[in-house]
Amino acid sequence: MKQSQIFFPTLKEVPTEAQIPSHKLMLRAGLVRQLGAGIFSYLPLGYRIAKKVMNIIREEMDAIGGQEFHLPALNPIEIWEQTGRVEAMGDVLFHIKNREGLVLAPTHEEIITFHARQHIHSYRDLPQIWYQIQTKFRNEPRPKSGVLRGRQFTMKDSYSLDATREGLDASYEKHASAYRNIYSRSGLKFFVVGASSGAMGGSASQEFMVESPYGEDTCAVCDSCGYAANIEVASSALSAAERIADNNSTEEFATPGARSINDLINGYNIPEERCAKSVVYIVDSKPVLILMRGNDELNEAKLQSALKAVNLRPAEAAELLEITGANAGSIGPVGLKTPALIIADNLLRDANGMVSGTNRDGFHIRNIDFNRDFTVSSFHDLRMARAGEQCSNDCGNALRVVNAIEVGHIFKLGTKYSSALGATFLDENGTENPIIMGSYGIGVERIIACFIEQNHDDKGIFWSPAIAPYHVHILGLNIKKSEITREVSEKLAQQCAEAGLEVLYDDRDESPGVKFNDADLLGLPVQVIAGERNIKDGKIELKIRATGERKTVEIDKAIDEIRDILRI
RNA sequence: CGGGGCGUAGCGCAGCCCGGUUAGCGCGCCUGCCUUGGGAGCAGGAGGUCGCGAGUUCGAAUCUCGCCGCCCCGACCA
Repeated sequence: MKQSQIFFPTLKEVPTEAQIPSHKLMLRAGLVRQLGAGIFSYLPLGYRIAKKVMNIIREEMDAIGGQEFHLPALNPIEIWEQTGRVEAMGDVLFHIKNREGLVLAPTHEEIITFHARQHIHSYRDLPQIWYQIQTKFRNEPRPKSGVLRGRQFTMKDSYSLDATREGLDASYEKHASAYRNIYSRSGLKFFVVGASSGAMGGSASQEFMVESPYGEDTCAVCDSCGYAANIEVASSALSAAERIADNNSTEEFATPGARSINDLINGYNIPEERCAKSVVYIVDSKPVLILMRGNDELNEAKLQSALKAVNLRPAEAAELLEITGANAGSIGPVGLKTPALIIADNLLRDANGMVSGTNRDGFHIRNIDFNRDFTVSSFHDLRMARAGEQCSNDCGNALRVVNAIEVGHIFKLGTKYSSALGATFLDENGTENPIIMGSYGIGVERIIACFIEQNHDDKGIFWSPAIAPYHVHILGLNIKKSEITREVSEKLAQQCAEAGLEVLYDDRDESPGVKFNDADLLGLPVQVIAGERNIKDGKIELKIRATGERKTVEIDKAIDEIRDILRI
């Protein structure tokens, strides 16, 4: 393809709206243009990349028996009402204004289930894997970070339909493996985390994550053994507070002005591990006092799952006083004004010699024995794992806590949607059962943006051959003046094409500097620099974009050399 | 939805406080000359509802009010 003939508007300056590298480079390299907040047009080169990513996804989905659908974006609202998701999605769901009863599909569980209900009636019809690669609409309250969080985006969604739990497990595993292939083939460095099952009510769920400072999720990762978990469920290897020999009876002491654990540590010379921090939450309308060791931070997601709670929030100041008899800073498990459920972090199991508030402002109490002085109704892992703590897999490595971008999510749904919509089948015994479903998503734009985040420098992108818009960039230098350069460039372009390589040939009447910079910006894997001074010696220069490595080779050997570099 | 910032040529910005020539600058664009291995040079030129609407004023890019849009932080994110 001749560059002079394609629409490829590069930008020397960065539009102000772009903040993160992928967004800046996608705009500068002429891949996308923004139409509104969270709304992007794909320009020809950007769309070529998207199509390559979608094709990788398609191949891997087909390989596990997936069947591609094309589903409507316009959905009757009734079906969404039947599953309760009009309310659940709230403002995120786009409603059509001038046509009653239509919404824009933010995902397609309902529609898939609808078709399953129409036609799947027997266990003999199962299993099925149905997928689509299409535009989804979500009225994000705050679109951000370029294409990473948009109001309209492309998603591969697949749904597994199974007759048995074992069948679901198998479908889920197929997806897990397909997803690994998809990200690996795309060239992404990723990791997989177990996710909290959240409000969807399903069972297992895993997220495919890409580490990035711009990610909205936080994960703990171990570089040694590969452990990775969403911070909501991450744990680390810390030993519990050991019992100490002195086990005197409890004793109040005055701690004027001490309101934090650090005040106790610094002002009263109490070791951090002998401090028990108390926090009070209102969990499903009931007060719960939670004890954490030292300065450990309570992890609300863990609390929620430990108590199987629906709603929880920290108690307000007035409630604290009402429940405990004291204000924040002097609260503790002993001598509560009102009885409350008391739970504690695992690290405090059997602890003694502990210091905590005594529910009287300005006083604390020492020598608390968790087995003697009050009743802990249960112990749980409730603490937020921290960077630097040891990996809980016994590998001895320090955990890192990183931000990450979710590029995929696989989820065992169960029968939520099939039950709600009456999608049932008859099993071998003639018994009617709801179809057991799984749901599996991949954000296409996120793969592209994450790839750029991981593969760029200050000059531009470097694509992997698998998703590059073209494989080879031939830069014909001064071809207007140098007939021989033009001839060699064109011949090479033709030979590349004949060899099955996708070529972009920069035949523009631009100065070499402009071509070099545009080529580095777009970042095709291999640049062929055709300049007269090498061509006179029968040679041509190749540059590998990612490494900057250059080699001068015989013109005749260029194609082989390029194929070798690309390994295709 | 709360807080902050911004909106002037295709892009990046100045001008606005303190109202007053013909609204500037850089890049890009067009024409010509020249140049050609890392975003050249010279000369000439085109391009503007100063986000929109009201108001104040002899006079508004500039002051006031309302609205819209975009970006960032927070809340939210099946």
